[in-house]
Amino acid sequence: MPQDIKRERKVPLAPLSPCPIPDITDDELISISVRDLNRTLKLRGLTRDEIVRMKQRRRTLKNRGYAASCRIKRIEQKDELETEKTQEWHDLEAMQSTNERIREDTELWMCKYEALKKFALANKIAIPPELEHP
Amino acid sequence: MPQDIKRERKVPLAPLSPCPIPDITDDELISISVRDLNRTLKLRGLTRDEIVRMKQRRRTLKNRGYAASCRIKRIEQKDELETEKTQEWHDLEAMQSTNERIREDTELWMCKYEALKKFALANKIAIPPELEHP
DNA sequence: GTGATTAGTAAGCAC
DNA sequence: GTGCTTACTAATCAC
Repeated sequence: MPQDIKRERKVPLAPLSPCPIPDITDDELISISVRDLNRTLKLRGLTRDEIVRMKQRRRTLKNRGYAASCRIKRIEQKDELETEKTQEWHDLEAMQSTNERIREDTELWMCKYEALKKFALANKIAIPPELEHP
Repeated sequence: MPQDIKRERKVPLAPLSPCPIPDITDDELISISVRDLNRTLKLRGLTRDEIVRMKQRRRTLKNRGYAASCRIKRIEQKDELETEKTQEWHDLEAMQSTNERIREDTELWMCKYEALKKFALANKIAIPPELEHP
């Protein structure tokens, strides 16, 4: 799935509705405050229609950014999930090891107990019942 | 995040390039084979331009479907990841319990062993060193 | 109005 | 040509 590649745009974006103020870049258009934008538009004597177009252009440019961060967020969340899954898998493996170790410990103490009992039996030493089956 | 809601389209889709053959539904247009489509178009004597428009309409409708299944696939994969994570979490909890149980087992055998040793000491029974520190 | 999300469109790529 | 994926647009929702 070699689909995680950033796709290059070989055909330029269809120009938005033509920008009535050529000396305002798109970056400026989205960063400027509504207040300042309105002042600038009035100052240049744009028609109502041109103003509407500028507002729409601003909205579209902003939407473009929102969509991009939405996509980024999505893949970040996916990465996060996968990382957590891997971590839990490691945790599981570690606990499996611990488990094995404790199991061996049990075995060890049981053997020691049995050895003592065997010794008692061999030497005919009676063990109190409550010590035999605790 | 109440954003998992199917969004309703209140504004109808902008009509694609007008369909020169009104009696072919969109569903038919995407299901029909290329071969049959070409035959039909020729039969009706469509102009080259109309044929291109029909082909494009078909492509667009298909793309609409592809995009939908792509989105569905994406959320399915996400659900899958989350399910697996939950499962691993349960596994981890289960192993934690097992762990605890085995730990108690170890404790039990150790106590039994110590009890025997204490009994030996109380009754002045000498234990061979190899049984004392195995 | 802003930011996020969704369905749809077009372009790109792999087959 | 088909199917999938991506960037983008417009619509919609919540705030």
